[in-house]
Amino acid sequence: MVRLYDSLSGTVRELRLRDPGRVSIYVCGPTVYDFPHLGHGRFTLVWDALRRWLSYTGLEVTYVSNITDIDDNIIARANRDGRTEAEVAGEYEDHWWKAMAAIGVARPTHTPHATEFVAAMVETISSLILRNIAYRTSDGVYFDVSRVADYGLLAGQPLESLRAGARVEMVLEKRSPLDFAVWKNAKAGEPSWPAPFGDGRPGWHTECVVMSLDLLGPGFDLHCGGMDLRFPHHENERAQASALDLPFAQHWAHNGWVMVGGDKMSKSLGNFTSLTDMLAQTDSRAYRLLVLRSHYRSPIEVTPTTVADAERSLERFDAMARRFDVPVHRSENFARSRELNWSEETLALLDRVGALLENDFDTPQAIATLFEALTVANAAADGGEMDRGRALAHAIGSLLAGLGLALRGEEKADIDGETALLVRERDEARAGKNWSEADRLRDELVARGWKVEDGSAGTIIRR
RNA sequence: GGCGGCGUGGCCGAGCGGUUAGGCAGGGGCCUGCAAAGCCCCGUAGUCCGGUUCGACUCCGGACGCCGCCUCCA
Repeated sequence: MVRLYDSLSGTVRELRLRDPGRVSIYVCGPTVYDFPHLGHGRFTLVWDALRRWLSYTGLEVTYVSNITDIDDNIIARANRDGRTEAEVAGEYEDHWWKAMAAIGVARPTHTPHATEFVAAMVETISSLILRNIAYRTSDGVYFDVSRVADYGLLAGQPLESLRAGARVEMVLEKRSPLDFAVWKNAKAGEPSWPAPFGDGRPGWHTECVVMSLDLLGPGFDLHCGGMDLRFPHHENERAQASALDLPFAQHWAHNGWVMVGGDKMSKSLGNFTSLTDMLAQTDSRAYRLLVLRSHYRSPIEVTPTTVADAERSLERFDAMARRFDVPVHRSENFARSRELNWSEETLALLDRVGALLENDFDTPQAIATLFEALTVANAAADGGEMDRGRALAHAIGSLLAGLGLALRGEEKADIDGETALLVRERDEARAGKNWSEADRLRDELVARGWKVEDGSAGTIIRR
């Protein structure tokens, strides 16, 4: 059974499932008003890898991740660009999915848009008002945090201490600086929806609690997001569910930051790199390997250096895939791999990596183990034990695929006639021990962008 | 001010009270016509100061430094 750190209890504990064999996961998605940056890339890769792994082990995963398509930032952007909010949201949502596809993040089971759930949000807010937990002011409806007994649990601080440090601008009509807007009254020119308590639009914290409960039902298993969502966003989601006596997420998981020279990458610091830009110049799989190589709760440095580093180490796995002709695993799973790889050695590898991942998703140890196994596989093959090497390589490829990392095996590169001729000439030169001519032809091929290796059957080229 | 985290070899980055993390880069060797790929060997790191212990990078205390959350933020 998978054990994961739970931010609410502060301990690594078993991820208990509401329905045996099925996992329900909600991950807070993006607000679409700008290009995705590396931080978005990390959280989507981390939770996508977890999702894939759980699925690989045989669980049926329902994975929900929202798109926030109405909020202050979108309105600001629309005003600045002289466009409608829907146009802005639509454009950046397109960029979002393109980037997700590029880094190999699987489409969530459901991708709810906030604007599609406003009616349900209005109902929730009405209930809160009815219970006297939310109250109306001149600019909207606010949630009274003092009405939730354990408010501050996710923040790890009691209400009083949070209140003391509150940096929120005090709005006169708010009862506490920590009270948050569940509804914002309509302003001229802004999109709005009808509601008995006044036309307007929903607050961010209400969106996620409504959509997660609506699609996954009460008491769903796991709620994930970046560390900064822990408070106040997740705390406020919890508070609303709690105020309405609805069982909420049973387990909370938060991923660490992308760091830039020691600082958190963030919009407000302006030190972010667009995910789209980075993908344009690197093998997108390198970012996944970089993410998996460190623990999901640790901060990671993402710089051209660390990405290039990951790219080179990825090349070793790809070389293995070529050498042993590892198939691209698509619908692979753990049980099937155990059946296929029934040597003692490969079973041990599968089980060891499985055990590591079940221990708070210890991907760095898992990856290290796979690198070690890679060396063993190559050494075995070098020593003449080709079958042994191949069995290990296939197990490695399957496990990596289980984490969403597809190896690049033998590619059927398009070799034009001219290049093919150079290869043939080089093989002839080598056969005739005409080394200077063979080297000249190799240089020629390299100049044309090919990587050249001498195999037992002659010159091997690839891009 | 409150709460939390971090400080590891050239770089990235882990687990662990005593036994090799791993990757990248670098050096030496094997293989190769030469390369490439692959294999083998190598640097024996843990901010500082105390303490606990037979033994600490790993536990405790302190100092210094850095970061995050308490405001929109993945």
